[in-house]
Amino acid sequence: MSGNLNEQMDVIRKGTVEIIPEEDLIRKIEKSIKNKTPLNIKLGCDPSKPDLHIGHSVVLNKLREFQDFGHIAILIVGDFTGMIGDPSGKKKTRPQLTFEQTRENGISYFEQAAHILDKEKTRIVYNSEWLGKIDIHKLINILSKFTVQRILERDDFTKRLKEQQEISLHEMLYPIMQGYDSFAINSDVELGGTDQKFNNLIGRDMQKRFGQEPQVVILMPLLEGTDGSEKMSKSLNNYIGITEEPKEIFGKTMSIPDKLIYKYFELATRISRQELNKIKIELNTPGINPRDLKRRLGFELVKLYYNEDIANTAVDEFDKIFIKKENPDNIPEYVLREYSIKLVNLIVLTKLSDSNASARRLIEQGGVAIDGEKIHDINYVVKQGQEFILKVGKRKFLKIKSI
RNA sequence: GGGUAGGUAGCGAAGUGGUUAAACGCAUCAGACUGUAAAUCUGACGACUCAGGUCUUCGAAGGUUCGAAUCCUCCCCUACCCA
Repeated sequence: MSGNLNEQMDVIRKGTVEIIPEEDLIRKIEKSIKNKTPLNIKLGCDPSKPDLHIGHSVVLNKLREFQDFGHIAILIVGDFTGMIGDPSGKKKTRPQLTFEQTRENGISYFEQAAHILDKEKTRIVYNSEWLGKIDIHKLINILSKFTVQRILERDDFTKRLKEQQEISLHEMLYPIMQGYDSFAINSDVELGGTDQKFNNLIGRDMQKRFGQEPQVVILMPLLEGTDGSEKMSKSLNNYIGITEEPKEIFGKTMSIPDKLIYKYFELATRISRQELNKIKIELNTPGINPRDLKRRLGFELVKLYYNEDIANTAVDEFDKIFIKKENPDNIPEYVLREYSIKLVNLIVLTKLSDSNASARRLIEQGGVAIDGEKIHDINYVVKQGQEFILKVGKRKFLKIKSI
């Protein structure tokens, strides 16, 4: 255990939306320091196979801060619900997972999360371990401690009820099951995004009902994606994945709207409070180019998931392509075996575009260049023996060699 | 079981017999500009193309018609109401 109460609270408070209730957290930390016993910090994980992105990292970073003070992270894979599936979900198809799949996904989650978390202080558990053992008597016993009114308080239930959309019975059990997880692992603190408030509070209730000291609920903001408005998610394709290529992480970071710069610094990087303050001041200083702060942000993110050298390379590469408009250093090569080929076909062949029509469109719109010369002729033919750099769109480069 | 409203391109949403490959918005892509893949503006946005056209698409299958996303039949699916 390390860090006194004030140090711990100071770090933990950073970036949170709500700590419910803060007094309990103080009490728990005091007790933990006194008894030299770590707290159990719970985080629920998606049982389907998520590619973790920096939206997920918000909560994981917070978890890491707890670990750095010596506390234990407990990742709960919701495999029980994953194996039941969710046939009623009309929009999101949630396929039923097999036992093996849930284990694989759990491991995948853990491996990805290990980019952020301290492996030594992380436990991964599957909620089927206890939920699978609950028989109907036990279930009824659990359910009897909650009321329909209480469950219907959840925002989306209230809304759907009002809009006369269906709510299937088992959906109402999800908060209950999640809450029971807290009891099962004796959770001291549960982390989650603000959208998890209701579910996490049920965990508190559950523990109280079963005579356990209730967990503290810590809510983190939801991070908007690169589009600047919607919550970051893979399905909206506005995400920055933590296992993506350095240049992708950097490039995507450069594409976020300026207004999100500070939020990303605060929630997605691990820079200190003092640095954060400096950044805030710089952002409000007229004459400062936000691009440079964004560049710094991209650098920090790549450094976090790779290392400083790679981060520097990513920055240089970006400058080269977008500011100096030069070609990048490492361009993949493609060896052309045809005697001659229409440029349109070459673009499709090399998968730089999915159809002839769109390749043609790109040429027409001036998005294709050979050795820096824009090609406008749709019928342009590449002949054998030519060697050149093909640029398609803003950032697809390919070195074409023919033999 | 009965009734009602629906199922249209990645999403949302128009369109109720004929220049409709299908308005519009979002997303996406390209161009210009810039301070970056920000913002803004412009354009493109089913596929194939010998560039003249051709082919496939409006839940599925049949049918009516010179002609259907649009009319008819049957089937599948979704939501709500009544029982």
